[in-house]
Amino acid sequence: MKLSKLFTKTIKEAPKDETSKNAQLLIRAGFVDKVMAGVYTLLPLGYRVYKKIEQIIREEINAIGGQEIYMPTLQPKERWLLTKRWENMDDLFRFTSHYSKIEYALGPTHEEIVSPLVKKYASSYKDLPVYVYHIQNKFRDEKRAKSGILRGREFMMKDLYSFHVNDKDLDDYYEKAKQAYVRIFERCGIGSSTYITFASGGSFSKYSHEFQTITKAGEDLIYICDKCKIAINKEVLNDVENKCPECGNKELKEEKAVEVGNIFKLGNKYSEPFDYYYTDEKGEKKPVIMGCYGIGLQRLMGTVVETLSDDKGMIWSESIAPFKVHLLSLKQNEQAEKLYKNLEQAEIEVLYDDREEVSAGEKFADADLIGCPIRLVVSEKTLKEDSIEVKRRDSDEVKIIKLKKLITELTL
RNA sequence: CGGAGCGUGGCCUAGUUGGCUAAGGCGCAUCGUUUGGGACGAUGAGAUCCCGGGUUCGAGUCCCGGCGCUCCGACCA
Repeated sequence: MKLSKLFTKTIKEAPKDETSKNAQLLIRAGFVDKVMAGVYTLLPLGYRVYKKIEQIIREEINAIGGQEIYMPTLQPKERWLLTKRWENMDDLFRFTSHYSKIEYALGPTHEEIVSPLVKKYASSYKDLPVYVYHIQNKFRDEKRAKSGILRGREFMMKDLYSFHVNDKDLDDYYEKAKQAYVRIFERCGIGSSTYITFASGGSFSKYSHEFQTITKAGEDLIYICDKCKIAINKEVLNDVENKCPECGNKELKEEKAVEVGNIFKLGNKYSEPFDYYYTDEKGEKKPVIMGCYGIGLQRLMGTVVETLSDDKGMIWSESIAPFKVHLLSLKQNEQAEKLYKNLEQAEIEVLYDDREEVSAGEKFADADLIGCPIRLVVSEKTLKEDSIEVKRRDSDEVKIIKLKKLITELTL
């Protein structure tokens, strides 16, 4: 991608109606654009990051047997009446068609769609378990959208639903999902600051598990056990008598954190309202046991920015960076162009700053702000040596290497 | 939903004891000079001063009502 062709551009000063770090950096760098409180457009650079995160999640959920589908946002009121959420769920968007007067919900989650769906196909113990998920647009009428893209009213979410013949089968899959989540956050670059956290479990199980990433931008308080590398959400701290439920450790460290993922045992809470039972080996009718597993994509992206950034801008890990390489030409477009083509041929993702009327300083500042992992500079100075300057965004070390060796160096 | 703050060209700000043609910076356009850390000069375009009502000879500025945005709190299957 050539920077001269990118329709967005960076801005020096963040709009004053954004104070969170994630929104300021993402807006300044041209990754997102705000439409209204809690609603953002993903721009080319931001959408590339989004898609990479999406793909990581897809791969990990597929690896535990998830089958990807796509369910609608527009949902009939009747389904929500059955689960009593039409009247009880505060952040459910409800609206009435102007001409038919029919009422609808905009889906904040999809138990009401997925339970009747799976019921149609899986009525025997032979058909179970079933694992289905989608990555889809959610609407939540948040009383207070906040913290940039961390808590929006419209956002993409990966929601996985599992259907089981009994608790044991759910428990086994729940553990698999937990490990898949660990891998997802690891691959997104926030593994070391993300903790499996005990949270309230609703009526079916004692606890659910949240994945909480430590950051000052977080709105939750968690208590970390350094021995077990797990944490306890403030809401259940009293239930566990202020100690680690795994090892009994009472030396817990309080931190602010943001919930990037959540896994939850639902039991028959959403199968029962839809009269979803299966027939077991003996021909007896048994309740279908469910689990659900969610990750908010924009929130995850925003959390990465909060966690991995400095005063100059964002610092993306290679796994989700918009581009692996940011190539700057300092008045050497002829040579840089060749290099750009070579890199693309080698299937290295490269953002090429080919802008001619832009000063060196501005190009450096933009590269730091956008935060691609590797910065390459082509200048008269480097070309004299048949070389190129290589600098990683997360390091101050500047290396000069021969042009011939560049591709090898980058594909290591 | 309670509390606080803010609302002036695309972005950041000044202007608020009411008073002339709403000022500056960034960005944008044209020209020239620059080019390794957000260059400089000149010229130019671009504004329902959030909206509605009111007070006044006169309102960006004062009053009333609304809307929007941010932050704190409450809430968050």
